[in-house]
Amino acid sequence: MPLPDFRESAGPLPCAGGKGNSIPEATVARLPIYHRVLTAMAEQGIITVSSEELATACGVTSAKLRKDLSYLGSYGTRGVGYEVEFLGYQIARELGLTSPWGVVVVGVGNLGRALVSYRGFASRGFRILGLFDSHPDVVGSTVAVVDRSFTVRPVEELAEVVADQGAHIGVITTPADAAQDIAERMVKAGLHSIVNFAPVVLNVPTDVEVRKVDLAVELQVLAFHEQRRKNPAGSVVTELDPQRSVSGDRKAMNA
Amino acid sequence: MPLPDFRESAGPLPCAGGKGNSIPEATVARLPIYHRVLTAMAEQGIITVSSEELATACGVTSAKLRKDLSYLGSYGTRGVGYEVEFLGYQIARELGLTSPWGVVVVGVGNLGRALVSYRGFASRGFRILGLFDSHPDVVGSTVAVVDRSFTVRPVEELAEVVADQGAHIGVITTPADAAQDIAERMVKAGLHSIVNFAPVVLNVPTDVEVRKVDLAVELQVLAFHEQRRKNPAGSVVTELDPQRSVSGDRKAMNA
DNA sequence: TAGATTGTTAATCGATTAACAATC
DNA sequence: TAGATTGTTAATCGATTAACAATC
Repeated sequence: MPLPDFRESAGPLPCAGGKGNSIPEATVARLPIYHRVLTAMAEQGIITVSSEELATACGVTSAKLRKDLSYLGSYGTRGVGYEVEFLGYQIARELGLTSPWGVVVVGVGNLGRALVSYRGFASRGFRILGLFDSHPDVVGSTVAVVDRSFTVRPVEELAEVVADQGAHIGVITTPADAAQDIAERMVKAGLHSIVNFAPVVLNVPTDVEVRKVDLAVELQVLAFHEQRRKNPAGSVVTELDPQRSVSGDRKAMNA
Repeated sequence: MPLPDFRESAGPLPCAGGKGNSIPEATVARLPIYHRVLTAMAEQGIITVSSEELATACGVTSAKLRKDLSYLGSYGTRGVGYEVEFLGYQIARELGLTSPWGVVVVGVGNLGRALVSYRGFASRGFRILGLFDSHPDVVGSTVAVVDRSFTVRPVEELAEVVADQGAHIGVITTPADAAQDIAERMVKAGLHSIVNFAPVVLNVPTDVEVRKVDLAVELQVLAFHEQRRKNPAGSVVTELDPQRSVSGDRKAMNA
């Protein structure tokens, strides 16, 4: 039974280098939210903010926020709060958003287009270096973004662009069945960081980090909660009816 | 300083009803992966799978997988493994994917279109009941999906569709500045579950659950890791150079 | 100084892991 | 029976929380 040996590089690398300077992954995952909200506040002209206010705006508790920020350093002022712009900059620096990262996007369907036209990318230090697709209908067409426009190139040119322009991050927005091939091309081209939007688990070498985004997970988690809201007991038919046999369940399965 | 009091309903509700039958959130978040991989295996004609094989295919450890599955019940056979189809069905049932959930999608840009045309939705028990937009250019246009096609309706008709067709879940794929208004309309229309793809934190009543999907977070987390890969010490200029003053940092900020 | 708010502590909670007894 | 693999245990690890001393 030759199972396809696909296996996602399990991931998150021991977050930082050494001892006490490592930032917990849970914190890293929240920093982008803080950063976005701080940016929005700065644009509104807000100068200072307390941990309580910022936490509320980010949908977390102030204790959690202060703990998170404490890993970055002491950027607040007791009795006063945080300077919005300054704190935003520190978070950006910590996340590595102050120097630009070259990004290549493979797969120019609706999702690829949605990503490319997302203003938040450019403003956060991500620079799209190329758009690729394997479908002849799409290759050669033009995708207009805010300030630029891209001509879609054939996937064959991926390695060339990565090498010549020094891309760092690959984004996969292809259908599921194309994703593994694209991942391999990205690895061969020398990329070590991949964001995978395709609904498959990718098999890559361990020195490559894949982050997976599943557009449907949250919907499914919500379905679970909706179901629990209606039937708080859970899947507990089993518990209430010990008579119900496994074979009974199999019938339901085929119904 | 009247900060907009936006605050995301902090969320995850004490996962299940009562005592021992609650499934950890971390487990719930992984069930969709297991489900998808099992579905793929079933399509390949695979009949049984061991926790080791399935775990590898899902990119988790077998210990974690078995622990996760143990919350659902005892669906494996010692010495043998799990029946692919049967286990897939049990997970689907647990997630609430066996009976259909009505979904309304507001915001018909590239992202909205990408979501609607995602085959995985229908096959997982999600039924799209309506597509909405507020932009007159888009309203009235037609979006073709695999087996159906939708006419985009004005947001004003949202409540009507939710009421008439019994929608359960709202999906927001609008630009950031429209999202809060849409969320309020959804709440008023009677929805309790919202998936928010817009890059803002929504303010909703506590009995409404918002799940946020941020297309840019993983990219930012990767940037952080890429940076650490290059400079394993971290943002440690601070630690190495106690001389560096905060004001120096402020200069860098404005550079 | 008095009031406010940070940064840190220590206790709690939940999630992960390895190992193995149960059992097919 | 012997070999294989589950389901569960207990130990470890990491994340959250509340409370408060430090300090603006």
